[in-house]
Amino acid sequence: MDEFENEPTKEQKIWQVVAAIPPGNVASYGQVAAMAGLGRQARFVGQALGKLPAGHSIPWHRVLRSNGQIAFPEGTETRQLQTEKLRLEGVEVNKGKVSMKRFQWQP
DNA sequence: ACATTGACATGAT
DNA sequence: AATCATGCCAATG
Repeated sequence: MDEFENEPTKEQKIWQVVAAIPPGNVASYGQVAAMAGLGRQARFVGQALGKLPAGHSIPWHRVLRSNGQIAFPEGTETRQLQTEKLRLEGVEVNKGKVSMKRFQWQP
């Protein structure tokens, strides 16, 4: 019954937070986790983003590691795609790394 | 119910 | 700067 009352699941919260990151800015997994009220579940953030359905409008590419590095290994298309998207938004990416000092999102 | 995995973080070496 | 080890917590097998 009330199963249809979708309470905001953790994933939904994560998506919400990620969606709130303005273009040209980035956030770390840990930051997103903390903002979604998940505490230190930085890892779960990645998992949640991995479960994103097709056709989502979530700017997952704005989420990086705490050190500004992209979470994917080199040679993967996902990483390349993320890099490109970030550059298109004006974020400088060098060797899969972003200058956090400049682009980290501060609410 | 237990073991393993994971788009991480942080501190030590 | 790079690598290793430990912590975290949920999902999955």
